Amino acid sequence: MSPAEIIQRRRRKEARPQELLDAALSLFVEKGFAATRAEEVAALAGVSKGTLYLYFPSKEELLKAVISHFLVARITEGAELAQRFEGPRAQLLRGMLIDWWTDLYESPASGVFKLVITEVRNFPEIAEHYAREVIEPAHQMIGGIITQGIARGEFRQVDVSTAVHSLVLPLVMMCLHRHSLGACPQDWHLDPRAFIEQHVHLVLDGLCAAQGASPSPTASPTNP
Amino acid sequence: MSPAEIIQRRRRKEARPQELLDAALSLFVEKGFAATRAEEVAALAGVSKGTLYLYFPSKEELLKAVISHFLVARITEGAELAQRFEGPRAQLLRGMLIDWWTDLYESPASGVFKLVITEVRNFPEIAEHYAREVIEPAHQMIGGIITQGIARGEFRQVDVSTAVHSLVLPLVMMCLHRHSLGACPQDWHLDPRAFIEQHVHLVLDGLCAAQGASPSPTASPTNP
Amino acid sequence: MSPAEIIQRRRRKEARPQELLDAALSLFVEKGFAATRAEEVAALAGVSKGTLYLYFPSKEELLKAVISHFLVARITEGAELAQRFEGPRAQLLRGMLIDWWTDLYESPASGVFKLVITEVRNFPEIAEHYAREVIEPAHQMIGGIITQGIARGEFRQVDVSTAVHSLVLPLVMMCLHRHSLGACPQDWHLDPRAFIEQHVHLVLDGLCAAQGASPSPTASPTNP
Amino acid sequence: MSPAEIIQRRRRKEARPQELLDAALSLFVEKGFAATRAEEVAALAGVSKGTLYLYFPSKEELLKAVISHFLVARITEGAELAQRFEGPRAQLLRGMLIDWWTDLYESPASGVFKLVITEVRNFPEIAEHYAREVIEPAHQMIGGIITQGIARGEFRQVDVSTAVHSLVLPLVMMCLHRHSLGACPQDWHLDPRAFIEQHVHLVLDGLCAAQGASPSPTASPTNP
DNA sequence: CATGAATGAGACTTCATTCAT
DNA sequence: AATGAATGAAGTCTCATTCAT
Repeated sequence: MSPAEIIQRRRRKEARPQELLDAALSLFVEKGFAATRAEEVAALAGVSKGTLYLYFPSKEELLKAVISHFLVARITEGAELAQRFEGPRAQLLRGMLIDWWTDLYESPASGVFKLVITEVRNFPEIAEHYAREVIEPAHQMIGGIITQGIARGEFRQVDVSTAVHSLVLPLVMMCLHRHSLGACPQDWHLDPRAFIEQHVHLVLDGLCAAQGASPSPTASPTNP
Repeated sequence: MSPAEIIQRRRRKEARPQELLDAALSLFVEKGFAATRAEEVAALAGVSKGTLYLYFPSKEELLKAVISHFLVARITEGAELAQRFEGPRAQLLRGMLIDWWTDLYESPASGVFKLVITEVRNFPEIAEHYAREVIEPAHQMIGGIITQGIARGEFRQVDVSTAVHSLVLPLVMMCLHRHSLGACPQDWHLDPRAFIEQHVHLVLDGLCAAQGASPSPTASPTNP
Repeated sequence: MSPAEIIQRRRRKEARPQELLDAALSLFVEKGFAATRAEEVAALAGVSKGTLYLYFPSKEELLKAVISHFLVARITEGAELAQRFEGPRAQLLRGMLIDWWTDLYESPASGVFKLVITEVRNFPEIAEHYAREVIEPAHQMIGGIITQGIARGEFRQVDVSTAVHSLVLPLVMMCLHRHSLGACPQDWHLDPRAFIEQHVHLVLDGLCAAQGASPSPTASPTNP
Repeated sequence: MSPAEIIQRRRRKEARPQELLDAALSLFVEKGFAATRAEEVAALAGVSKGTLYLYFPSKEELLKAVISHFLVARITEGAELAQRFEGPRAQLLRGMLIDWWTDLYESPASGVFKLVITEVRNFPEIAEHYAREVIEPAHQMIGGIITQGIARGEFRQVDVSTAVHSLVLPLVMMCLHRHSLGACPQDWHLDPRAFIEQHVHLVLDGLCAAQGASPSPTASPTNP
């Protein structure tokens, strides 16, 4: 047996879980967990049905592994990036939300949002994990930047949590859209990067505006 | 059979499709289409398995009927409401997005967003219908108000489509959240109405601000 | 719909569980539980795979039902028979073990012994049920007769439990044999009724013999 | 590789088949052939799945080897023992059935009875082999002793074949019991050696009794 | 010789749908 | 119109067996 062959074999064996996770992510996001057959996942990963079960004890465990796997690394990476930047908070926010998020949007990992939305109620263990490992740190990261901006006088004294959601939720929606309507042929394909940029600027305008120019919040046409 | 019973029976018979649609919406949103059994829908509607098939030719047609049914009426109702209001566009926007949307958020119809996100890729006919009957008119309605506001000098000259998305996508996300993580016990239950109000104000601040005070959009920490 | 058809349909539905139990007993005894496919059972009962699962929640539950079902009625029936008989205990024993047991031997119920022997260790719940519902009452019944016989002076003062086993175990073995080697073509088909009669007489001879004529139990050729 | 290691390895290699047979006997008897996985057998023998197939071409052949292997040596050994003994036939019988059988009962080989009962109908080749190599010689051996005893005037003129069965079948049942109900925790653990002794004495009492004291065989309570 | 990764036929079980009542 | 027993295609998972190392 040649060393090359050993390496070849060993590399395949070690690469299997990742290949299966990639295949599973792709199919679960496209068709949903229940509508994806285990054999399809195996086939997309280039192995047989049985091999899938050598690496994951059940389809459900595969789902949990997929959800655990793809976002965590990106989140910590983003948090480190934020830590290192010293300039104005508005500029940092723009960097995080535009560059870092655009990367995420374009990677398969963006499908995890759809997967979580779709499957949490069927697999409640997912909720806790996702809240702790993804939402919590991401919220801390963005919220921390805004809090710093307020402290430095860059931003108005807004409700931090709301501001985080206003900034981030449209971006999450973009990810969901990418893997639902956005994947349908007749879609009007809006440019994600352009939208992200403009959205971030629009909300930052709201954050930075020195004088709260908006009218009183209580008046409304249907509730006079 | 007394006349009262005849009326009772006739009324039930006429109400059947609605009861089945309600039951189907509830279960499809909670568990997903594929993971919901036809018999469960029938049971929740208080009829037997066979009866479901008297009113809908298949589970898939039931899904399509659910998606068609719940949002259309609300959209046209909202559009009429908007048409009648004469005051400032900012005030109208607030009214639409706060009162009208909060109603929607709290009704079971809000689950349709999750259903569409989840199922479009498996049933492409849904995409076309949803785009034409829901997204299009809703976007027209909000976009029209913003365009009027710009024309009247109330709003800055922003990209209308982006502004619509920035306003609406977080609200859609709230609906998705309500039927996914928000339905899990360990969730941190943020107050939807409060968030909606603050979000709309924040973005309107960005829209109304006379001078674009935000820094140059090209500088970013990771893309110097 | 004709009344006859209703009855026909209703009768079939009510008869299903029994038909399935009969089929399952036959196949489980012949091939063993693990080697019998659920679909075979259904086919032998004249229904489809799915129908089996309308009546039994799993193959394992079907096994338990089979074991519970077939012996209990016979045991109580035998106990009643014994209760009613007034004559000599030796004659009663002969009646029970020859007539009643020959019936059992020739019925499919005799297969349950093989099934229990084979499957108790895989399904421990079976053990308790079988011990309580079958062994216990049957042992009581035979043991009671012998005890009475000793009290009346018909039998020698032997160990009752051993006598019960000496009488009954060969008969159980006959049942096992019938469904194992006895079912193989090359078997030497000994006549079960003849053997049962002679065996019962032989052991009764041991029981009745007025004087213990057998040599001392401690001497043996390999253990001097 | 040191000479010691070579010897060690060679010894292991030669011992493999026996180790695999031991492991297979143990598991097949406990769980049944169909419910035992080949890998379990290998693991219990301390080798890998693949190694099993170096020594036995299939799981089925392993079963046949197990059944062939364990009883034959004991039978011939017993037959030789019987040949050498010169004393009274009753004493010889007691020796054979008590000492020799108790040994067998306590060894793993006793499980073969269960295995045969369980599997003959699925693997008919087993029947012929078992009848020729086990039943036939054992029956000859015990039957021969009884025939000699009758010839010598030690025993009454009974049906030899029945007497053999009456003596032996309870002992076989004891072996079956040991590996089925007897292995369940809630069992009433009767003492096998005590039972065997008493049973042999009881039946020998029937054999030796000078006068057939038992009542006429035709009268029975249910068949008057 | 020995290993254990890989395969794929096959078993159990579910569930959308039909149809006799 | 309503029911629910019956069906059988299809999906998940197991495991005997092979073969490259």
